[in-house]
Amino acid sequence: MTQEQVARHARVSPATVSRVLNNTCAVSSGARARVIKAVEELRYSPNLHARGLAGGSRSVGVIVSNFENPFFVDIYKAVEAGAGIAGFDIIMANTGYSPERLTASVRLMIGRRVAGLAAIVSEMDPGLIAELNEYRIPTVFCDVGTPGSNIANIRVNYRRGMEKLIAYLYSLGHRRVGFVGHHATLGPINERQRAVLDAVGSYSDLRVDIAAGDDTLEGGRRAARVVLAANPAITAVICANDLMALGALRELRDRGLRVPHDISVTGFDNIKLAQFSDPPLTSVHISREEIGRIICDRLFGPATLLEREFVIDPELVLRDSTGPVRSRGVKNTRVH
Amino acid sequence: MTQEQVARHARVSPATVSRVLNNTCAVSSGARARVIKAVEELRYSPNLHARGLAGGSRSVGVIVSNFENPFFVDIYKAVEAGAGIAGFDIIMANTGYSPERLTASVRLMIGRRVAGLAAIVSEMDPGLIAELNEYRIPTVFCDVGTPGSNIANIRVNYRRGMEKLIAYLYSLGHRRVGFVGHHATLGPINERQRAVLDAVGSYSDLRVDIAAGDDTLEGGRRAARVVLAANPAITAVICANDLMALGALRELRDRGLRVPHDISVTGFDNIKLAQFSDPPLTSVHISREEIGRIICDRLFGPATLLEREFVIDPELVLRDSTGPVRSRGVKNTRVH
DNA sequence: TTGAAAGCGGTACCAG
DNA sequence: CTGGTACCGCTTTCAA
Repeated sequence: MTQEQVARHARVSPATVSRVLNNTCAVSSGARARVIKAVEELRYSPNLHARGLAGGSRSVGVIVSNFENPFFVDIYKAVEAGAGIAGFDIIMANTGYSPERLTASVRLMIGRRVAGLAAIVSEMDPGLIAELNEYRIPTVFCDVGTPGSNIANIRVNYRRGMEKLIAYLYSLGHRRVGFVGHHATLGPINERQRAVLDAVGSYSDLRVDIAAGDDTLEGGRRAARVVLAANPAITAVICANDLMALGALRELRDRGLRVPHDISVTGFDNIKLAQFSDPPLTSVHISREEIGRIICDRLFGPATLLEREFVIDPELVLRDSTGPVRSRGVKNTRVH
Repeated sequence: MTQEQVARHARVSPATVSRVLNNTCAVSSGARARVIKAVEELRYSPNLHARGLAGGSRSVGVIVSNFENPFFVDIYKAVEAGAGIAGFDIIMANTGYSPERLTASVRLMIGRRVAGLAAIVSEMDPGLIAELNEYRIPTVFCDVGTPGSNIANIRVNYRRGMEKLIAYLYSLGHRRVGFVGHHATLGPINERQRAVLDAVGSYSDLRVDIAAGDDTLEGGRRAARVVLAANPAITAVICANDLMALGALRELRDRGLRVPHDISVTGFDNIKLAQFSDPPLTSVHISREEIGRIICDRLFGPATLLEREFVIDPELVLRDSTGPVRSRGVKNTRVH
């Protein structure tokens, strides 16, 4: 079913069909009506490849690291909503933290000639930035970007967030903590882990043990197991994000450790699930709404705000998974 | 950057560039090398719109009802993996259970001339099937499809799953239960709720109260609140899926009810999270791997298996969120 | 207000 | 093995 067939059916020229479909310039109401009727009758659906070729596509790309983590889904949904009202459609890609897949996804987006691109990823491939600058596609990175002529970057101030978290734990008496991070954080970009190390470093009597796993429930559980094996004396487990914290929680429960009575646990991101776990997770809120808003502004708004960096300041959220340190002896008096 | 420019740079014709890029027929190694070099130097990225127009696109569409529910994400990932090895890329869409958005998404896919389509949705718009048949796009529906000349349908046997679940609860002594369903199930398609009603109907002394909410954690929590308000005497809460069950769990905890001691809770789908909640959820396993496999077979495999229905039989998974009914009196003796 | 026609950037067939 | 060329289906001037 092509535009031409519709045109013939409506006794007009293809150009007129195009005009009606795009609401561009004036078309006599008679012709318009005939076209609309023809479109319905023939169930005509314009070929978007052709449209994209001739016009220029009204779609933007969104690339995330891990769709299994609700944090990314939240951002995706925020962009989706913005795209909807701006009349864009979204092309989504998931990299699974693989730099190769990131590069492949970016290429795919470039190939589709997207009008804009948002990459909410932790991994990065050097050279990608250059490629993006080459194609002059308005882009918003999160964390891993370097502002460029047409590239904006959203930087989450993990450092600040971790400082708040560590200060809080320190005030509760914790002096030996474990960190459950991403495997991805073993690479060059590992902001969260570095933030923890730096924050811990500012307390002379605070020490941290580190383990890493995948960004999944299982990964969190396994990393918790590792960090506990390395040092059974830790009184708190700091997790790189909430999803992994949920996994850690499970590991602790299986070992008969009560949270926060015997050991404290913290998440990061403050996804919805953090409120629904038992106990609800103390976490650090990163506003997905704000990230989504920034992305939408830049991708769908007037092309004015170029080359800049946005900083997001995370907020500590206290819930029930953290508590004061108790002496080890007390632990054995528990009823359950 | 166009093919022609690359051709000029490599001192060959555009046709040869195309041949090199698609590995079609033979090209002298000299020319090939020059083309590859030119592509690299110019950072050439073929315009996929043009390619899709001239050739035919190698992409398939995947439409799901709710990306916030890991159930759908699991299926998406299964298809993503299959698409990767088959050399297809995926165009994803999320409907949020809106029939209008489903129609819009399908149109979008048709417009992109996808090679195949998988719609894992609970909502449906009559006429959509006809439209799909019109365009002869190989399609796989889940639940809501009607097998047609090029449409396959995967039917999850909710009835069987709910029967097992109800039989199990009945055997534990439950006689008054609540059902927490989707709002979406209030529409014409509400398999899970019907399955519950039918299963309950086969026991003369079993009664069920019903409430519905969104397919979210909050929705589950709210629906649980409603169903408990309607009948505080229920001894079990059957949830339409695990995500909602997690929400229900939270509501019960807030009320000081212990699961399963005071009240039992069941989920459905058996998503990963069901194993990580406290207590882990008794659920009914629906294999996303199997659904993903069927989709991949049909969309990426040889186009042989047409117009058929696949039935998935769910399996009961017992965990700790269900237990025998205790007399109401006992409830007050709880320590905590 | 409408139609004709020139691209948009590839693919694929055909001749050389 | 390679270049020329006719489309693919739509948008967008440019005239009429």
